[in-house]
Amino acid sequence: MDTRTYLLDCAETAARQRGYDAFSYADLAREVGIRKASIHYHFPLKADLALNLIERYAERFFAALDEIAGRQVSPADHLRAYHAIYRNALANGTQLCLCVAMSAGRSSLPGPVLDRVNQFHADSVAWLAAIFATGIRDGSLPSEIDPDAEGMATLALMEGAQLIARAAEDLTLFDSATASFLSRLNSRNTSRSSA
Amino acid sequence: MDTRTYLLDCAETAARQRGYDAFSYADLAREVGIRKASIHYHFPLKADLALNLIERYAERFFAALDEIAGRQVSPADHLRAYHAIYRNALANGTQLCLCVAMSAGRSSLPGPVLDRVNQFHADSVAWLAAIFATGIRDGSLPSEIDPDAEGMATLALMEGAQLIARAAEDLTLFDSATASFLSRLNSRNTSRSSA
DNA sequence: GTCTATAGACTGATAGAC
DNA sequence: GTCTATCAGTCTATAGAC
Repeated sequence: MDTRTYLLDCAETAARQRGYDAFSYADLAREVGIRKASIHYHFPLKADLALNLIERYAERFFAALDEIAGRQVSPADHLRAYHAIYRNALANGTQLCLCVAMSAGRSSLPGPVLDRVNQFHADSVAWLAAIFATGIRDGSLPSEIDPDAEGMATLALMEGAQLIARAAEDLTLFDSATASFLSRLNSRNTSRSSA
Repeated sequence: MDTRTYLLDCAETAARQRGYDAFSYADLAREVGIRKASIHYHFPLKADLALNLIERYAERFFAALDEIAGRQVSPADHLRAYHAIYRNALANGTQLCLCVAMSAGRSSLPGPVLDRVNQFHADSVAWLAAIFATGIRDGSLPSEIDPDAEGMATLALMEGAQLIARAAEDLTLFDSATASFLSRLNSRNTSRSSA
């Protein structure tokens, strides 16, 4: 693997485990096995590294969502797959989704990176809203819910559940926090006929 | 006001706006108007300050919850008041609940402080679960929900909604994320008779 | 591309005068 | 209780040799 990619991989893990400002070029150099001055060749400023990090992550993340959206399954199954992404990203309670990690350490984030984080949120809500809208249209989800609000609520639930589970390093807290979301998906498609 | 209290007030604001490791004794000294060495007289280690911070905050927070629980109103009203606390704590999208801020910067947190944060979460879930249990008992909330899971979900939703709203410094994102939670409270007490 | 060496600023923390 | 002065350690970042 080339050094640049290796640096991004290590930096991503560090940022997700400890936060953006809690890992340094010195840490990174030690782990990758080069000197910290050499990192500046690949990423002159730490802000460059951060921007590459979130952009690479968003690309990967939304590619996964595209793959999920393309599956010929119910909207509820799409949402279950979305849930699974956040659950897996937790890595047993040791690390957060990069976007959650960066939302958390907002203050020290370079402006463009913060913008990217907010766009990540907006894109996520748009994806979720589309799924909910489909579910309402085909009758598998109740029509009184608002797709946008439900999308925002789902994103907030996942981020909050990750935060709580990681604080205690206990994956079961994530499962507990999202249990009612999942069970609401089950009850819906058996409940009502049209309204 | 005595210096110690003033220090705690300024530190709390700083931690909630920028995070625990993003404010220094130098910042604090500048704001309070004493030298940073003097802060060490009141709080020898920054860990001492952090522990006092979270303990004072938890005391205030759960006193507010006690006051809410004592009101002679419906469980749904109790939950609406709980929601209002998190909404107000956001201060228009500029700062987080201290517990959310500390969950976020977990890595650099002294052990005892992290323990206190996790206890804060557990106590919150217990309080919420009791409210949900009451609502199920009196028939105002549907009986198929699990009080503990619903409590965890509610806490996660509030924390996640705060995180997203603060990232964009936009209170309306909090409102959007919690709208379906609130509307679920409305629909319940008019829907079913016993089951 | 990677290195050594260094700059300049900042961190939490301590010693000791007043 | 607050001060001055200082310490050792960390950080991001740069200059210039190889």
